[in-house]
Amino acid sequence: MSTDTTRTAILRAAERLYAERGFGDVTLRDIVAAAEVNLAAVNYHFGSKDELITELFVTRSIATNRERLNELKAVEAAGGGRAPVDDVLRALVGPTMRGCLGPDSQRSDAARFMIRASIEAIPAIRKIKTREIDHLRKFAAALRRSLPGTADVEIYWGLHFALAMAHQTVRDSERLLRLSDGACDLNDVDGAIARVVNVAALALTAPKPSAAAKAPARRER
Amino acid sequence: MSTDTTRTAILRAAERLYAERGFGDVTLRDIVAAAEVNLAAVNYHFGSKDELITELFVTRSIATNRERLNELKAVEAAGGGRAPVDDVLRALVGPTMRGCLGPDSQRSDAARFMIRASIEAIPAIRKIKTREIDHLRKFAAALRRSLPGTADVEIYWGLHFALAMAHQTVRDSERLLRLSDGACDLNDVDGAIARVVNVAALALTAPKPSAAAKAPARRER
DNA sequence: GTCTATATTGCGATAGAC
DNA sequence: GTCTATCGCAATATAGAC
Repeated sequence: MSTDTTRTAILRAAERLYAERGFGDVTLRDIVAAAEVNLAAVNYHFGSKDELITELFVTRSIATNRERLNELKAVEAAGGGRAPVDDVLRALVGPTMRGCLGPDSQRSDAARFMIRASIEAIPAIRKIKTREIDHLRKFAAALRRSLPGTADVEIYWGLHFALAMAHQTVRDSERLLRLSDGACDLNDVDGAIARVVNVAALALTAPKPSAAAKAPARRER
Repeated sequence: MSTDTTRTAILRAAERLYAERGFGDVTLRDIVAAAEVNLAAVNYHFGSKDELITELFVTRSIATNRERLNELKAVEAAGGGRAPVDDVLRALVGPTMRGCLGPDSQRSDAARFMIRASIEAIPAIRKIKTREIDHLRKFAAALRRSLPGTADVEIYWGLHFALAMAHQTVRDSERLLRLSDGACDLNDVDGAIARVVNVAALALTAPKPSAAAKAPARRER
């Protein structure tokens, strides 16, 4: 365990730098400088830059998914196997949003790293994304229990929109902040989560407009 | 005009490749190979890789904003200066979504390029983003006319969520497609736009939960 | 396990002939 | 304007001493 200090220092430094600046802009030299270890140590411990990124991603992905499922399990147990829609959605978007917007810096690095990973297309990561689909199916199933009678398509769109709003909120909070001149308070993490959950729940429960209204005559340009 | 063929070929090839693979993974050598021009031509016509990207971004940014504003102007004129919320939102998200999901490949390259540009942090682009804020203020103003009495903060969050959903839908349509086993039809562009517009409109018009409901007691982990 | 030193590759950019 | 050839640099990765 004592010789893991170098390895751990590399992982922590890499996660922080990748979260801040993305994969393309961070070199192994940047990482070893931040971790105060030798350049060769990275290849010794991880084999290559891509394998380092993959290890980070897999570790964090498992942790995030577990956190989400724990919350889901808790709210479903509290409701006798059927949780309110809001609680299911909060279990989905809460961990990431609290991680990115909250004060804990190491959680923040981890969450922001995951956002980067979901955006920048590292080949190894694309493969792992299949697991994310399976993970989301568990939330689809929970929503089916919460909303019996709702079409599956609506549930998928609801999950999609919930993740879209959560993701964008943590990824580009600056635009919202500047647009609103600071009036939209992103330090209020629970408030932001509640907004995302509320809108996603509306998407899932509000009556749908008729099909005719979905494709209005397109205006000329 | 005839000597612009090289320049134009570079721009088109660069836009397509950047749209497909992102800025970091596409080299000037990739671009000149696709455009079937000489390597030195890029630096002759544009000065540097960053200036090439900037030129593409500025051009497309202006075009997208003009398209959005034209649609906004049309729907506001049709309503005597006050357009329905749905129409304002459709003017905002329609151009990008039609561009990315629609069949026209050149429009698709352009729209997907813009998505890339909004994600990957090229310094020159970050500067231009200030203009995007000003652009969004026009839509905030239109929504204020559509929804008198709605708090500004709600309008900003509504715009934020509308863009988030539109953006994610075109950026990661694959996840939704796989999650739904193809049941969520993204070839129905107008249907997808209607869904985004509908949910964003709900976010803007539905009554808000009380403040107490926004910060429920956090469950232990 | 950790270091120094280096091999190797590929990048953006440029000089200079045509 | 377009080409060939090449510079200078920074990247990942590795070999081999300790």
